[in-house]
Amino acid sequence: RSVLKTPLKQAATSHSVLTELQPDCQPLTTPPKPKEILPADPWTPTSNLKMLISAASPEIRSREQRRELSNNPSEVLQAKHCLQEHLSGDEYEKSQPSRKEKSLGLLCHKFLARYPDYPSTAENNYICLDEVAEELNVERRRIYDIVNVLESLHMVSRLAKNRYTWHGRHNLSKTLQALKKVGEENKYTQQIQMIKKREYEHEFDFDDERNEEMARSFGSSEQSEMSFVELPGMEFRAASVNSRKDKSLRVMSQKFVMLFLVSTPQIVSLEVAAKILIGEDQLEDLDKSKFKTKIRRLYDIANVLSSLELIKKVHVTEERGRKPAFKWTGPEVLPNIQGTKLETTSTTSPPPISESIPSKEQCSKNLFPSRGKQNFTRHPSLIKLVKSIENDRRKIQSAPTSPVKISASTDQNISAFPSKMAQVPVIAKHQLEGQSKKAKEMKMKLSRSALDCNLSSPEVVLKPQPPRPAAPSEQPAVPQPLGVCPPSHSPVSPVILPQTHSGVSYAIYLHPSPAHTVTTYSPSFMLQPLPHANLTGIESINSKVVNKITTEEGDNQIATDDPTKCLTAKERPNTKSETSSQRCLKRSQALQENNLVKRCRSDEESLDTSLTFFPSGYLIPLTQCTHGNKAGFPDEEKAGICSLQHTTYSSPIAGVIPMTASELKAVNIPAFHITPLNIMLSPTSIAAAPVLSGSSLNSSNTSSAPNPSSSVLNFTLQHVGLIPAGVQVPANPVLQHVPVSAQPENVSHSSENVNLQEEKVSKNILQLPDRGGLSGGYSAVIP
DNA sequence: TGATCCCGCCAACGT
DNA sequence: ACGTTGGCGGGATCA
Repeated sequence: RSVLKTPLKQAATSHSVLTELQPDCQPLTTPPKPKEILPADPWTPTSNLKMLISAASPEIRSREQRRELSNNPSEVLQAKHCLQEHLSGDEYEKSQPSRKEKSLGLLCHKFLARYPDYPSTAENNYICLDEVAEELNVERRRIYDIVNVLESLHMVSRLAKNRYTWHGRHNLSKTLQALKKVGEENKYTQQIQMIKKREYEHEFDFDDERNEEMARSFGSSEQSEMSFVELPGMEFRAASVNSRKDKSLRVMSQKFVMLFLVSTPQIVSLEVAAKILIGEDQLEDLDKSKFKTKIRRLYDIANVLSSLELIKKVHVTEERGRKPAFKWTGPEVLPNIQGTKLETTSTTSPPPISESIPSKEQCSKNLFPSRGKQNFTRHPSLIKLVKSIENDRRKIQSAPTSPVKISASTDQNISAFPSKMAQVPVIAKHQLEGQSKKAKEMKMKLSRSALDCNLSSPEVVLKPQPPRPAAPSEQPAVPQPLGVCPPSHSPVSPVILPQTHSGVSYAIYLHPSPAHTVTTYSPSFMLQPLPHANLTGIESINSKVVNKITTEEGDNQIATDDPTKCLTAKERPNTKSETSSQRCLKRSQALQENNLVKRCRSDEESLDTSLTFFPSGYLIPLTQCTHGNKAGFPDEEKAGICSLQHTTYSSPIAGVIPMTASELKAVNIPAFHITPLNIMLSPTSIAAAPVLSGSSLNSSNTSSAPNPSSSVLNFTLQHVGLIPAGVQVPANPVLQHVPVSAQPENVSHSSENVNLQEEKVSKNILQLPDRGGLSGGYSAVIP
């Protein structure tokens, strides 16, 4: 044990290197412990090698590291060859224990490398913290950091004392949905806007006033404290094991993720996140130290999320300067029916307490529902008490639904869903949907694709956006589970899809100003013609503030929030005179002809965006399988599709990847980018459009078939390091069913792999769809 | 410098 | 009493 605790110093052994190299791919279980005692020491060159290896993973970080390594390649090489001899090589020691090598992000990569994204049920994926810590040569403390955030995503769950169960990404989509939902319930979107607004308003008057205001607002908004969001099937056992102290990291991590999921340009600055998170707990004193601490934690979380490729670091440049921020690069989370169904299902079986309630409960416990301000002194004990009570209550409620806590079943449950779903009365679902807001269908979303910007800053684009590893692999996983888990336990997903979004079919629009999306937070999709005075005001305000988003590495500006810049050439003229809302209206009207409805959104960040839509036909609209209020699928079919649910994001990849820059060019995309005017096409039109029809498009979009053979895909992924070498991503049958899908990120990524430097065009293009844009990009359109 | 964030003390818990 | 978890924030690094 002592060893465990102080793993740090050891002499490096050569073989350790080897082990590191390969083992990564290996699925967990019991990793090789050959190296009984300290393997490589972090400081030695060996570490460099490791890093190199790890570099395979598509990440900024890795790149950076690579660079570093490159600096003293000789050393590395030497190390390679001669390592064994000079174990303790003092010389090397100093070489670089560089901080980066010890970074949480890197560590997390190593950690993740040990386990498959989609573990099969069969293998018992348990994680022994001690072992991991030892093997990775880190203090256990660090492992906790990683595990805690993974836990927040339900990628792992605590089994017992020193032990966790690895679930991989099986539960990810559900978790994200749940988080999104909770985030919506918490009005995070609004909070974010409020903060931004305030920031802008009083730039300087620090503290008190502002804080109080905030506090007030939060309190008034009835900001409920919510604690850990659990997935139905899964958490209980963990809960029992865990002390109820799930306090910070886990919860903070979830909240952080929620912020991304609810904000439109899925970009969240640390500052804002910290404020919201702080505000939430206790509005009390936003003293600086607290804020600072919060930020520190957020960095920790962000590092892990980055390793998971759920977010990526960017910079938002404002007048004031650059602010660190992160952009969501994870799968788009659609409110999904599946979730609804599932939930419904679960609800259904047991005595229906109240439909939504149970789920809600499960998702989050609301503590202190609306207490105005808390007293400054927080009584942890009370809080805890409350929480525990809530927790218990929740358990009870959920109990019937998710009777089993069997570990194994957990992951798999998901897969089980489909069958269940099928069984579930469709009706319920419809009802739900209908309630939601079907009536008003119109919503329009601006995509925040940064077309223009992209052009300006090509580099960014190239950046590898790691293709969603998850997606591809996910599907494969699905099948497995089915067999395994008894439907009975299937944890139904707690998530309820909010009615909030019910889009039926989506069209992707690109608009010139990349960064901004104007979003109005309106649950209902109706087009709201200016309902919000705020909106206008905000816009104006924002307009002042220019934001640029930059990728970390290059400082390349990825996108500019400042609409002005982007629009300048193009829409600028109109902008000032017309309010965005007005514009929306106009457009909407126009659209209506097409039967398109849109929902205007005001973006927190900047708003003026004119809405320019660009049918990204090539990129495609994705249909969401589930959604549809109107989706025409037969229930069964839906269910089936949904089962793939996670698929939502997966499908796109396949389709996209294949495209090459040249193809894109061929497509005439260029014309698009430039287009100053907003173009909006109905899906139909798109299809018709020659451009779109372009070979590339067709092939790619049509997701399924033609594209890159699965082999290619696998190859690519493997290369990129997204998936272990051995793993194959089967062509996804599902995809074919899926009408259309586009995943921006993937695109870019693929492009990178495929052809390298055609970028200008490709980059731009690729970027369009960008993940951030994705969610934002799609707008619901009605046929 | 400011942005990052490693490190590990030490308290809260569990057993 | 000891081990496990993990909040927390000083202060080292990095850019």
